[in-house]
Amino acid sequence: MAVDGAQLWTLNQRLLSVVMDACSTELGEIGLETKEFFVLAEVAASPYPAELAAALMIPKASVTVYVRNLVAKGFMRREIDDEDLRRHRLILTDAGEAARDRALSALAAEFDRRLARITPQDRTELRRILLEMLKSPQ
Amino acid sequence: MAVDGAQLWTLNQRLLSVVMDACSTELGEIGLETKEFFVLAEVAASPYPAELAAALMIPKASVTVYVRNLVAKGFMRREIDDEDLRRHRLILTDAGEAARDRALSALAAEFDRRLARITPQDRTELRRILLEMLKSPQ
DNA sequence: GCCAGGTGGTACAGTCTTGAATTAGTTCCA
DNA sequence: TGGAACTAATTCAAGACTGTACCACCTGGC
Repeated sequence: MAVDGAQLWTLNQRLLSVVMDACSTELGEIGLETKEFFVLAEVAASPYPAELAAALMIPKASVTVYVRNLVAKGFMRREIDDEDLRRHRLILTDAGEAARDRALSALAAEFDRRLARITPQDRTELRRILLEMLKSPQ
Repeated sequence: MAVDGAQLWTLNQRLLSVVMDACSTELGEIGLETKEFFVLAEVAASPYPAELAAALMIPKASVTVYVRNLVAKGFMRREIDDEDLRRHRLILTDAGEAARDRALSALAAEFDRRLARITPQDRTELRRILLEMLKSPQ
């Protein structure tokens, strides 16, 4: 059977929508908007606004907004970077780490609820396939 | 090896972003915004605004806007539904079908460029896994 | 040191999105 | 037939998003 790229793409798209949608209530209770969550979850790996924008593929101006909100909520703070005085190093507060972990758990739980339908081998398989497809075009 | 749901979710998320981003230029040449494309691609299966909103999980008000744009661009038209005079049946024009097919091809090409890195068996596998995970929670 | 060209982050204004209210049509029951 | 309750689609105003312009700072060459 031929596997159509567009069809797979649509399937995948829909899966993510459904999962995100199922979690949005819980995220709200934690005090996070969806977009803010992405930023919060990525900060540890990409601690500067410009890096966040690149990693999450969102405009720099949007990062400014989300970071402002997250700072206002007490989830992170800005510090001047010693290496480069233009940069703002973003640092998670304890509350921020807690919120991130709770949100990630909620998300993982929902995704796991779906992953649970497939075998452990399939999960490993899926991970391998996605990683392969994510590599930058050679 | 344990496979973490949150991690898989993030991988998947990123893959879709990358693919969509890679295609947005081409979509622009066809004359489609990203969001409009989703509507255009779904119209054949869900020919009423309310159905589109449900299928694509976007607000009805947004569907109204995208449909208005697509109509203005000559890609579809509205007709009163004979069965229920409240409903607007959406019909693709020839230009609309052509645009949809071109856009789907572009998207499939980009996705395929990545699918090509994995074996045909893996593709079938991926499709099966995604379908399983997409089923409504029992 | 000084300048030119470049990058990091933000502000603002215009655009896009969408919840709530609205209008139109349907259904059903008395 | 009349009206209450419902659904389809739209409008509109408020809020979210982001392209552009901007300022601060960095880097390299002179």
